[in-house]
Amino acid sequence: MAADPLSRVFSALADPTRRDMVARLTVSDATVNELAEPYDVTVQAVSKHLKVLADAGLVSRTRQAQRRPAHLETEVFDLMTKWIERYQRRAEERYRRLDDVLASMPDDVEPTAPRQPPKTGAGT
Amino acid sequence: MAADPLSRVFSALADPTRRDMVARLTVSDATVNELAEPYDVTVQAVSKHLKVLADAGLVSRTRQAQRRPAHLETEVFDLMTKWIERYQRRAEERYRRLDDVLASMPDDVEPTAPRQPPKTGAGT
DNA sequence: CTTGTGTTCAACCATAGGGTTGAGGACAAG
DNA sequence: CTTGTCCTCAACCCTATGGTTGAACACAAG
Repeated sequence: MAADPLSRVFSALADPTRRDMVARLTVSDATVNELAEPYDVTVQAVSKHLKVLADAGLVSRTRQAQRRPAHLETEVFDLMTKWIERYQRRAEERYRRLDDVLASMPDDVEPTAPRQPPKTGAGT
Repeated sequence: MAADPLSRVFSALADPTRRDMVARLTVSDATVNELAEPYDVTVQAVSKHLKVLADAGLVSRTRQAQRRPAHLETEVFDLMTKWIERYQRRAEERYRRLDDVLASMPDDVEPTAPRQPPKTGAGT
């Protein structure tokens, strides 16, 4: 349903059950029934979860007779990792710089807020 | 609302607007109004988003007169990174091993599925 | 064909989420 | 105190989501 892939992946992993399923799928592929066993929800619910994971690109489904084993895909992990690391790095770098900035900053200068409170009716 | 921290963080980042806010906060702290400017939603909506990010531990709020600048926190990133890397590593390792396993595996042995379809009424 | 197993589809229910509008609280400045 | 700015709270709407049950589809096997 969600448009962008990143949202789908994050959203898929926002559920503890789904995260646990992913964790278990790192051990081995598994069918819906196998996956459903530990949880106290219906098989249909697990099937839905699996669909969410599949839509997010986290798992692929194959066919073995009546069974549809789920297999974990690792590509999408990179998507998240890259996003996270990118901004984590930027944030931490900024954090490091902050000391310098603060050290050379008099009180009447505020670099982060170029928009000081004007008199009134400050348009644009 | 979500119990565990990991769910909260993933859930918080499952929204494109919130991810964009995080991205912008890596550049500099910002107030609600500043954050709201680029989006065509109300300030209240952005305030809610900010609350979600704060509840997830991704941002902290400070007080500057009437303003409540948001500051990005980097700790929580580690939480995600660790989870992701852990299972990504396990998945990729398993992927590498798979070749070996398949090579030494006759058709009638299936290590991943100890529960072959029994006659009928397979209890437990 | 009939039965049985594994899985999904469809309809439905309850709750959470993102959005809105409107009111109100916290401060700064007249 | 009154006004104005920044922000949040509350109520409400609508859709998404996770769960259920019941039916149906896909195969395997009698």
